[in-house]
Amino acid sequence: MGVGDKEGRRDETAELARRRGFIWSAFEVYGGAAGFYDYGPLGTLLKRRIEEKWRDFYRREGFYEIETTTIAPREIFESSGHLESFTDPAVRCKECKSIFRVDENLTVAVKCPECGGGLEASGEFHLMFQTRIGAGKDKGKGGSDEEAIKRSEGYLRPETAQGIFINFQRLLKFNRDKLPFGILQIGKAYRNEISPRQSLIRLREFTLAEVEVFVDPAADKNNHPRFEEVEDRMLSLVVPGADEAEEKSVEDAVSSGIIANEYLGYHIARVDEFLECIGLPRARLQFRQHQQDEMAHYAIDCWDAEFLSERYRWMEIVGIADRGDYDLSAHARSPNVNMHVHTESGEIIPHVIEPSYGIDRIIYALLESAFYEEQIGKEKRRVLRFKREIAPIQVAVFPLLNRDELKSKAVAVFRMLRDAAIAVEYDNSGSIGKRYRRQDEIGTPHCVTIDYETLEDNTVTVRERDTMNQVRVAVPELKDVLE
RNA sequence: GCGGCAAUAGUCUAGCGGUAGGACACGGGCUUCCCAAGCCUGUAACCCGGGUUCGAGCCCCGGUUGCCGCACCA
Repeated sequence: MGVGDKEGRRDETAELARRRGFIWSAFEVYGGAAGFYDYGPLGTLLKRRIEEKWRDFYRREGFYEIETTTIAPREIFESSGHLESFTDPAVRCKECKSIFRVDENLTVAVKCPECGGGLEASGEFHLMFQTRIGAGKDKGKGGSDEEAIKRSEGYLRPETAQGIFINFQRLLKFNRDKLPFGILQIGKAYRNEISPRQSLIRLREFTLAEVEVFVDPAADKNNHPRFEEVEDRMLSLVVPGADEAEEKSVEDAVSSGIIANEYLGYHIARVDEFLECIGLPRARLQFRQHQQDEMAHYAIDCWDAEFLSERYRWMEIVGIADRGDYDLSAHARSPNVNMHVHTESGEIIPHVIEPSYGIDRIIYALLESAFYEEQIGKEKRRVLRFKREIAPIQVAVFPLLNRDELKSKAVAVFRMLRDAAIAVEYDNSGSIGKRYRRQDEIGTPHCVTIDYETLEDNTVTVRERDTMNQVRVAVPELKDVLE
């Protein structure tokens, strides 16, 4: 935990992230727009490192990554159910201005349930961004103007998953008609949130990293070949109605029916493992099961990995859903769409297990949990304690003093490391202490300092971020020590 | 979307209806043999658009963004 009151610390994290080039709100010079953030140089490095870790993590599951479009024609979202569940007509009360979705229980004819005032139409909730594909009218295909306009409607994807589902048959062929198999996708998704707030927590444009695992419900769901690798892993689980998390092994949770099946349990455990491996403190993680009425239109069992933020309390960073055959069946209802797989037990529609990571929220969680303030003498030391592998800058190189003979040696060491593809910075400005502090603030795990002894015996000091300890290392061994 | 509050250098802030000031950060220089020391010096700001006024950073209106509450979060 950091030193100081929470109020102070909250602002410090966001302020540091902005000032040091991690993230800032988009379009600043034009006054900004809520729900959009840009990643600066260090934020982009951090994000790439997490994405690479993620790719590597799921590569080891034997999954392949694909990249599909971010815009899709209306039809896709009609089939997927998003159009219906994302864009309800809305009404607004003339008196109290409350907004309601129109459903069976509430039409324009009735009074405001809050205050009894009259209701007026208020457009629609378009949680999906709409756009037009092509010139608009398409009379060649016949039909009315209205139908032609409808055909030209496109939407920005609200999740990356649909791009995987609609390619199912090609992906199945790629996998030589065998189940199970998994497909990854990292990319932007868009939701036109009514009221985005909370920095990276609720964005209108954000990065999802999604895994869709297609399984044979009969053969696979309770028979994951690597379940034993994770079965003893302890998870913090919160079930509907419970106030607090309960520690349970994955095996216990599955065998007692808390987690719907072994396959889902396996992937929940892997999510937990991934979050730990990028450096989120396990004490601040839990898995919360959705209530029935809280689940998305596609899910049959769903768990959120939640991170305990000091500022926002428990927040969802990953959703792990058993989507059943919802998506493939939904698309299969369209003419000419076939989502069946021939197995030994006949024609089936596979089920989908889906871990879906909110990369921006994970980055927020990492920034917040890595931020520490320490009192060093009279000075405050601010440090981002990233795990070494995800730190944007791996090492900084300094000459102890700003003198030519030290500078030229320091630059030589700097270039050597840079040529070894290590993310390295050179700094000769200000006192040595000041340079250490600058690197602490952006989470650089090691600093290398060149002094007069270096000129004699070719050794340098390597200073470690968290302990501030120094060790003497020979330059040729530097690369190995840093890695 | 609604209501309340707010908006000044990169960051944090001071400011009277009449010359925008400080601290830190940053750049240049000096000093300095390992943790934001010191000295000199430089760059840098009134969210946007209207209005009132001889004159608006300050008052009024609208917008934008942020914070808090309500609603929303498939």
